Amino acid sequence: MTKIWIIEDNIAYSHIIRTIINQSDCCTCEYEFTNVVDVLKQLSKGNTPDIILTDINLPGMNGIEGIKAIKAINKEVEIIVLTVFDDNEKIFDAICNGANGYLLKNSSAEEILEAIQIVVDGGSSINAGLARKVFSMFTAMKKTEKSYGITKRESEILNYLVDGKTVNEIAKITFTSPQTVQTHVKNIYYKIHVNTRSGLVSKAIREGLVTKGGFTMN
Amino acid sequence: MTKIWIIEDNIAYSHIIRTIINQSDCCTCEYEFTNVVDVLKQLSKGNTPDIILTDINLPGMNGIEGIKAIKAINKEVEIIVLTVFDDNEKIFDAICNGANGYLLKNSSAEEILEAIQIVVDGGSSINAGLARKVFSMFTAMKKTEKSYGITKRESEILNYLVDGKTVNEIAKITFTSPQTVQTHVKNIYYKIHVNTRSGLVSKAIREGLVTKGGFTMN
DNA sequence: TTGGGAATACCAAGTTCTGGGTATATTTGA
DNA sequence: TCAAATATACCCAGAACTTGGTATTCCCAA
Repeated sequence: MTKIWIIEDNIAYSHIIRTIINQSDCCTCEYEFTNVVDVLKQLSKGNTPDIILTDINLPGMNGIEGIKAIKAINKEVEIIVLTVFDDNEKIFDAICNGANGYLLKNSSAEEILEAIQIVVDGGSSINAGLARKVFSMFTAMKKTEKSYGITKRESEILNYLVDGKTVNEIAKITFTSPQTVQTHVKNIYYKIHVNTRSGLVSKAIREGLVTKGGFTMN
Repeated sequence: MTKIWIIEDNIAYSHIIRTIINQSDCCTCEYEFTNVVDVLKQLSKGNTPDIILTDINLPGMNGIEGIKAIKAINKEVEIIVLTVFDDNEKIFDAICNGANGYLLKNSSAEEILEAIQIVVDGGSSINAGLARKVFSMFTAMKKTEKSYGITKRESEILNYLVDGKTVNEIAKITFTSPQTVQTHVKNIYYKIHVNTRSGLVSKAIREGLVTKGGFTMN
């Protein structure tokens, strides 16, 4: 039997969910909480469920912060968010902090139980509409692919600059003279339209001009 | 009727998918392609489907590049990837380039038709296992949350520095003296362990020390 | 084969940064 | 309330950056 806890300050709704869970033949809900702090206390005592269903809008610590706090105590606990919010910000934050499911409160009993089953089976649960939003977040963060006509050598030097290296250091690394590096730097500035080192680094990282940019998938 | 095109260099598999689609009562598949270039030609002629099912490993231009090229011609076309690859890199690239569904080749006929229906209904299709991977990408890119004990004022100045502004410019903006800004900069350098402006900017952006970091959700 | 892009190298002046200080108000938390 | 943290401000010397030049060599594509 999958042990489930609920964090939900609307007692009536909380009871409904509990009933749905307890009427299923695979899950049990032993505890209902109205705030995150009480959950943290229980977890600290070593008491632990398999899955926590949590609201986001909660008195005191909100659900997003709650995910972080809960995972800090026990990162094995799977968390499914159950909320009315469907904005990108909330979805993004919940997933970033380690949620493994995101349900809207208009979900049916079947959908809720299905989401639980998915998470038990090692998957992540999100409906097609919310998935569309998640997908669009990825497209939004896509690199702009501007190249500004940076040459190979310039690109090499750009990478060193972004690392915080000085012109003299780069000259030593590339076995050329500081003047040469300086000329390349000058040309890079002209090409990407900046006139400070910091502006260069900022633009290079944000526009993905450097190989080791923002984040990488490994 | 939803018009579907298939891009798949394995003719036998392509035919199977076509049969599945044509046996359904909502979709038709009129064209099968074995490479992306032929698809681009058709699109350029103004001929257009509702959804394209595409493989990733294709002769010539691969499926990921294909998504980009297709969207460049007609961004209304929905694209579902149908592949054997389930690595983060491929999934990430496909979604970033605008795919609205990601199916593995071991999917059943029902799963394929369901994915198509989801996309037609304006959602995005991904199974629970792959969703888990997508979710983990978000957690992976999570900001490290190191603060280095940066104060409010320092943080404000840090933001200007990352914008490429000079000490003098910042002094004017914040209505303080350049010396004061310089002192703050000095303290920031000490706190986050850097000794060049570029190193500062690089670290600040990559570790999410600035508000407008990497990417934002709007 | 030849013109142009790319990489190399140097000069110089003015600006900005870096790191070493010192010092005083103001705010804030214990 | 009182010490600590924060924000303010200044000095200075050496290093690094920025911007304006000029010039040669190398390689590649037309």
